[in-house]
Amino acid sequence: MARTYNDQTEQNGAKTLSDQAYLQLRSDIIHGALQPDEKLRIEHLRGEYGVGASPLREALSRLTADGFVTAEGQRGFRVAPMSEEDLADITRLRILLEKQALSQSIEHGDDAWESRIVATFYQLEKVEESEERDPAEWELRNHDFHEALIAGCTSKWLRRFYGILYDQHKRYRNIALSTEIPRDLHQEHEELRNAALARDTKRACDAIEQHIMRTAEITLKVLREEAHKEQEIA
Amino acid sequence: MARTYNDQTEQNGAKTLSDQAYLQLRSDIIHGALQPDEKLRIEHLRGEYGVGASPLREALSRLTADGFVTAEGQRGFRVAPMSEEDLADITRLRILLEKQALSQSIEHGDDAWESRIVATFYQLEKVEESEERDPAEWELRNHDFHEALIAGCTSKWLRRFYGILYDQHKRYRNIALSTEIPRDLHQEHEELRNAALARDTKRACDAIEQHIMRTAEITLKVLREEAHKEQEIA
DNA sequence: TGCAAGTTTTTTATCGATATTTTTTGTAAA
DNA sequence: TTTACAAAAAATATCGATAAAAAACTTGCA
Repeated sequence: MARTYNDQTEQNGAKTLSDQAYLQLRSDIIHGALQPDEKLRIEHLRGEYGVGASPLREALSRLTADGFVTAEGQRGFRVAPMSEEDLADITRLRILLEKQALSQSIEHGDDAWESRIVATFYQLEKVEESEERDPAEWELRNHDFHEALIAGCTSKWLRRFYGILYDQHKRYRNIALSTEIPRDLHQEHEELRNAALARDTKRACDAIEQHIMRTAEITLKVLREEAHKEQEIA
Repeated sequence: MARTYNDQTEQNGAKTLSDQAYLQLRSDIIHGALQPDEKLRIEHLRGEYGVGASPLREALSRLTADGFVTAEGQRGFRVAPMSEEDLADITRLRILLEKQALSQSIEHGDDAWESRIVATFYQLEKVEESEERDPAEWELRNHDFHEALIAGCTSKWLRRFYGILYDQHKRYRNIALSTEIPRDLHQEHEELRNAALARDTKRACDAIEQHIMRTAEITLKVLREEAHKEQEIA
């Protein structure tokens, strides 16, 4: 017995190999380690992720439902492609959903909700005003802050869909972040925080729309520049 | 060789056994053949659906991502539970998304879009005014009509999420429909059709909101009556 | 009777092997 | 050179078997 069947080496919250593979693949797609449109060959992935074919196929099936992977008939899996239209689509819908979630949140939020916003904003502020501006750290803090804002939203389905769109957006943003563009998003975050704490729904919704739009625009710009550079090389 | 590996007996668009299992399970959950919260034992399902464990697990994984099935650690799969809160949640979000899809559709719809609305409305009208009022037939025509209304919407993500919510809603409605409550939804459909063809976004959105709310209310009422009856028996 | 520890049974998660389909490669004719 | 076809290679989808975990069932003891 060389090795126990399920050695508890999983650091994250993955209870099964299937979950582990799902989370890793998801992360690798979001962070660009797996390129858009890349073929995902089971036999190859087996080696990379150290799991068998069955858990891999399960993970890929789930990712297909999440829209991170495409599957075709008897022709296997691919990483979902990326496009300008897709980014625009995701952006528009994310704005709609985040506005809705934020409105509900402002309506139902209690003291704990307020505290969490203040706390996560503070942490985000620290990263945004620091010298190094570590993109990974920023992503984390940014996510925490946005999560705190909509924490008062009680709709399970809204949260589910929002989560998917946030991560889809993150995939696009990551590609842009890798080239690292510092920006003045801080004011927008501040306005967002203040509007939420003031329970001003209209103002908060405007702020979030503005904020997401701006982020998407920057991402789009970098995306185009990269596409341009690639063309020049070829 | 008793039987070829993949005999082309699939009537629907399922290219693999996995797809087949997915579609059948989905349908059985939506139509109530599989009860809410029911345990889904792989070994048992194997016999029912005539496929092996692997395609079944893949199908269940996808259904988990769709929210029709819940999965827990090493404790297998269950049909997703149903509750009044869940219905309310689905209803609210469906209204938001269908309004959005309808608006985009009205904006971009062309002649073909108009024709399809007229055609599907006509078919729906026939069922609604007929004597027998076959619920299955009505479901089909109702779906076609709603699909036609938002056919002009170009957002892939909006359509994806809307599709999920529509089917989730359908699951609740089916439970109510089995007891068969005839109603006067016809006027609402007519108003919806006219507003869409008149390209009156505001009016169409009001109509769709009204319509979905009413449907949900009726469903909720039947749901409560059924729950009440069950309590009396016990 | 109640209940706790150990044992059996059931069920789940996974792997390796196999049949099937798709893709690639090779070859000969137009 | 291109096209068409056939054979080989690769990859996919699936099944049966197996190890591990959870649930059900004893059985001994207060």
